[in-house]
Amino acid sequence: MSFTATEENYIKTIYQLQAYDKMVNTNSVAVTLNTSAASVTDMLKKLKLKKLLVYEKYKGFKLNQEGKKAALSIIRKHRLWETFLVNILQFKWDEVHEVAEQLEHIQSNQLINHLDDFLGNPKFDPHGDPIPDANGKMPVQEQINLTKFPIHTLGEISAVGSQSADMLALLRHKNIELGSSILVEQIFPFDDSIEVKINNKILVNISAKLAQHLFVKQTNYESKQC
Amino acid sequence: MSFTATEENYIKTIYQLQAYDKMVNTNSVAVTLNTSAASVTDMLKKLKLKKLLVYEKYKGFKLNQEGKKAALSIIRKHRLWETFLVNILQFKWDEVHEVAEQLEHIQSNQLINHLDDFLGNPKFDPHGDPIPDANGKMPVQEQINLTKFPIHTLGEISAVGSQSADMLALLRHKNIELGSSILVEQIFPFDDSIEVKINNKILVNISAKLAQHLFVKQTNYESKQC
DNA sequence: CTTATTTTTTAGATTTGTCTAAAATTAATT
DNA sequence: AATTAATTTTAGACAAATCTAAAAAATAAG
Repeated sequence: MSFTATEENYIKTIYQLQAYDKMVNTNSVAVTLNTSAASVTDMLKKLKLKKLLVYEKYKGFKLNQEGKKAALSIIRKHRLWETFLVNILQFKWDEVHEVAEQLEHIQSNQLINHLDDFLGNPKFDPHGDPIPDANGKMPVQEQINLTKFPIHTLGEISAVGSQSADMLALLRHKNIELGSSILVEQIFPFDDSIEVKINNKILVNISAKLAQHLFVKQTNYESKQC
Repeated sequence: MSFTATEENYIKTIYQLQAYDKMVNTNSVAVTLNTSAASVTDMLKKLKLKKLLVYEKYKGFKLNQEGKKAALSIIRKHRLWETFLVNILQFKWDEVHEVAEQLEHIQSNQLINHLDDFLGNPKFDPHGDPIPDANGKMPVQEQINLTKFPIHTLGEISAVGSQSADMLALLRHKNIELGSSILVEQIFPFDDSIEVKINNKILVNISAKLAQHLFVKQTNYESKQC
């Protein structure tokens, strides 16, 4: 079964919004896709007809097995392309999203599997997000990007996603190194900066840009979405 | 200025049909794109409105400077992607077209220029067709694929596009080698096979598949389309 | 437990690209 | 030159994806 680019965008958005298996509401999809609630309702009818989701009028909806499978295939493509753009074509992290949004809609299993092999079957994309395999299986995420790390949870720095001298200087200044324990105390929505406690002692503020390059390993935390 | 995928397909088709600067007719575009003449007329109005072509009702049409520039940009993308698919992702020559038709519509100058650099700024794609540079300049085509070589014209074998043992065995059997002179005597539309005279002596029949892998250098033959 | 508010759905319209069938124009043939 | 044939364009319709505005249902508030 194949889908239009628009259908795929809805499928991906619903998947991300339902997380485990929460019911999703019309408005949140409309806001995410920057469209009207009416358009979302129209598409829901279409996706229900294609048996991709559980949906009852006025009662919310969520993807079924078939829908999740479709979503994982799209996410796989998106993350493999992002990896290609950053690792091979030297894009910066913040430049890849728009292009990957286009590339993820190219229809060809052969293409995506060859790309996967060429990239060395990566398990995580440059943002640290797990890449589903050809069967839709997500690798267990041992480390997670600091921007997605839950608040008030103890973790430890497990990787830094850049080797730039400027970044390492900044980390040294903040007394952060591989293995440092980290605890998110507060998130400031204004600039997405994060206040964390390092090694259970010093409080430091981490900018959104820096946080994007830090990965944290957490204990007792199961991977989301299967 | 940017275009929809459909517009781009029309632009590319018209460019290929007008060759140097011949007038193109509605029906040939309809046949090439496998659509109706009425649809072509509709699109012509649209492209005229966008000032991409010279067009008078019932009198034929052709791309103007602006239209040709757009066409070359699409062809550049198509041929770079084909090069990527064959050289990097190990696609076979006959598997790339459909995927490249999709990839050529991705909108990002940064992407295509990075891809060009990554591939080493190739001048010709795996089919031997010239790749326009970022300014739309076509490299002069010294060699041309045998399938595109004019009939009753003397040339010489300048390259073979595959190193497969099976192919080299076949070439040896037919007494064809680099530097052999070649003259196309006849083309059989039924299976696209070609009858050629090698070294002005033996007549041999060359299958469409074999012809695709043979490149011929021609004297006194200017590159098409500028 | 009604009334007000928010959310969701329907109804009707619009745009893009397509189609078929009929009309208009050009080209070919007697 | 007049008629036939082929090509091209118009007219009207349709499907996909979208919108605005109004109606229907669910939720919240008094």
